[in-house]
Amino acid sequence: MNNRNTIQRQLVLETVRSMHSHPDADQIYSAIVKDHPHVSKATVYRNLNLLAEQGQIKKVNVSEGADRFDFRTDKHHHMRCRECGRLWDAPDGAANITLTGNTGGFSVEDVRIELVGTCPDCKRNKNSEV
Amino acid sequence: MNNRNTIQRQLVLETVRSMHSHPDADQIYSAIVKDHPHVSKATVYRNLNLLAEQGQIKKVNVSEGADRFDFRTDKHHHMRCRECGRLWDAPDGAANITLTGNTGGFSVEDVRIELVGTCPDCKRNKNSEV
DNA sequence: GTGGCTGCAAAATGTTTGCACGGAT
DNA sequence: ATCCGTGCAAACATTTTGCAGCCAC
Repeated sequence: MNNRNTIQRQLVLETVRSMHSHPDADQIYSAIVKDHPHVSKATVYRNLNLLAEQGQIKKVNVSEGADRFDFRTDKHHHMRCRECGRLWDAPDGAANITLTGNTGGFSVEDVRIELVGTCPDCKRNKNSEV
Repeated sequence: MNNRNTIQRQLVLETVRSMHSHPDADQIYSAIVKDHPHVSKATVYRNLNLLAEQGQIKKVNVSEGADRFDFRTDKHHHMRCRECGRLWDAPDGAANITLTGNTGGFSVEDVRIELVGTCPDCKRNKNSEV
C-alpha cells in the first residue's frame, strides 16, 4: 500500500508549510538538512512530487528557473518579479480570466497564469539607483 | 557592433519560421543539422535567445519540458495537451484576461497564460482505447 | 584588421533513477 | 516478514560558458 508515514515525508510537508516564500526544491532541502544532515535531496524531490500529486502542497511552475512549491493549495495566481525573481501571491481578483469555450475541440482542464513585472521593493531600488 | 549576419543566424531564423509546430531547441537543431552537419547546438541556442530578445521570434515557456520557439510574434495564448505534449495556438478570444490593477503595488508588465488539457486527437484515442 | 560569432567540449543547472539497505506497517 | 521509502551516486535533460580560431564587416 502507498503512503507510509516516514519522518522524511513529514519533514518535507512541515517545511513547505512553514516557508511562505514559494521556495524551490533546493531551498526546502537546505532548510531540512540544517537540522537533519542525513536526509537526501532525492528524497526531498520524491516527496515534493508525491505531496503535490496528493494535493497536500502545490507545485508552481515559473517561466524562469526551478519549480517552486506552495503551501497554499487553493486556486490563486502568482506574480513574478523579473528583477529579484521573487514570487508573490496575486491578491484575490487581481486578474480575472474568462474562457469562451472557443478552443477548436481542445478540452481545457487547467489554466496557468503568471503575471511578470516588478515588485514594489525593486521599483524603489530602481528609482534611487539614478 | 552587434548583429552580424551569419549563415548560422539566418538558418536558425528561417528554420523557426518554417516550423509551425512550436519546436524546442533540439528539434530546431536537428532540422538544421540535417543539411548543415557542421552547425553546433550551442550556436543554435545562442541565436534562438538572441532572435527572441530582438523580437524576431518568440520563446514560449511551457510547464513541462524544454522551452519552445514560435515564429508568431503577435500576442496569443497557447494550449498544451497533457497526453501528447503538443502545443496549440489558442484561437483568438478563447481566453480573455482582465487585470483589475489590484496588485498591491506590483507592476504587471507581461501576462503568461497556458491552457492545459486534452487535444482533439488524444480525446479520440482515449475513447477508442476502451 | 578586428571584434563579434562559431564549434567544440566541458560545466552548470535542475531533476530523476538504479540499487542495496533499512524501517514502517 | 513484507515491501515501500531512503541514501547515495550516477544518469539524465536542458542550457550556458570558456576558449581558440574564423569570418563578416
